[in-house]
Amino acid sequence: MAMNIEQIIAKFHEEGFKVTPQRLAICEYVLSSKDHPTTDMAYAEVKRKYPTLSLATVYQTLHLLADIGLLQELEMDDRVSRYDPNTSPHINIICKNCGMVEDYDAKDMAKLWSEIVKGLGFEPIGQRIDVYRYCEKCLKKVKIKKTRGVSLV
Amino acid sequence: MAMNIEQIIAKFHEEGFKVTPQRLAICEYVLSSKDHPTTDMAYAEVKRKYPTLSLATVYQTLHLLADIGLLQELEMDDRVSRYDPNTSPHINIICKNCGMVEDYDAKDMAKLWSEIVKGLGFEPIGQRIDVYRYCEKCLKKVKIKKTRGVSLV
DNA sequence: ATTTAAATAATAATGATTACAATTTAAGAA
DNA sequence: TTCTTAAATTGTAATCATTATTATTTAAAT
Ligand SMILES: [Mn+2]
Ligand SMILES: [Mn+2]
Ligand SMILES: [Zn+2]
Ligand SMILES: [Zn+2]
Repeated sequence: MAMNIEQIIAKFHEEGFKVTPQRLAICEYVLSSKDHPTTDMAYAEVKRKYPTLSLATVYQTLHLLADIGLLQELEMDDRVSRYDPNTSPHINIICKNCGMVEDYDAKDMAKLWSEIVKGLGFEPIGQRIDVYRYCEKCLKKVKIKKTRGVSLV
Repeated sequence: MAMNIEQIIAKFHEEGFKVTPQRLAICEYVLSSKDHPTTDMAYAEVKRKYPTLSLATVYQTLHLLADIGLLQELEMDDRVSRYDPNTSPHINIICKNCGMVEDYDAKDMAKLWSEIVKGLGFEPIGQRIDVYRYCEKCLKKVKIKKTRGVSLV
């Protein structure tokens, strides 16, 4: 995880939000996750430690974390959002069949991205860079019904 | 619009789909649009010419066009999808406050993108490149409540 | 220890999207 | 042209992730 628990607590304090066990548990899970979890995934996992946890709290907390810049929300094909603790410019490799997401950090991504952004005429407040494909597992299953393919040039 | 009506008809034929007046009217509107319309926008506009048009048909047709690669669906913050007839690698400049989307075609975008994609180890079936900001209109209104900002490096 | 504004939990409401079934129609065959 | 039929359209109901609401609990300041 990019931030340790003390840093997260400090961040909450400086943003003026209360530090609660629910928030810390959700942070601990989602900020260290590599699989771009959904709200339900976070709920299921954190509920094991906090059985009284409410789904509403998970929604609220993930939105809060997005608001303060610790998470990026990724709206997906199946309309179930996923949350990405990596908020820097990087590629999300996404399977168009099963929705699996993995990060890809090109070695000179920052440089190439700044090159692209250079001509915009303003300073972006964020970005989303997706590359779509069918993952190995889905390619084996063969039955890709809907392509949703888009031009590559 | 990238495609004229004859090309659209030919595309439907070669894909094995029927050519209907509803489909053609929806295509005519959405494939020439510059503002990344929603389903409702397409419905409202096309219904003026085809008063019997059903919203279900608009949903079905936009999905069909995405399936055959003539549109890209963009799932947005407000969970209302927008449709982009530009399926080539290009930047969508999106206002995080009002949701306005505009295209930005960097002059050497294709080159820079191929540079980025080079190291992936597979051939993508599509991509989505968003840059977020607050548009001029929203910046004037000042009251930006939720930032949802993400790291820029 | 008190106070209180904020957070949580439980649940209801929302609304874009999807599913469904009856009707219509595009398009190929006769 | 007329017939046939699978596909498309329509109108509406169902779905379900998300958001709103409200009573209760609690973090943290006094
Ligand atoms: Mn990512
Ligand atoms: Mn676009
Ligand atoms: Zn997959
Ligand atoms: Zn705006």
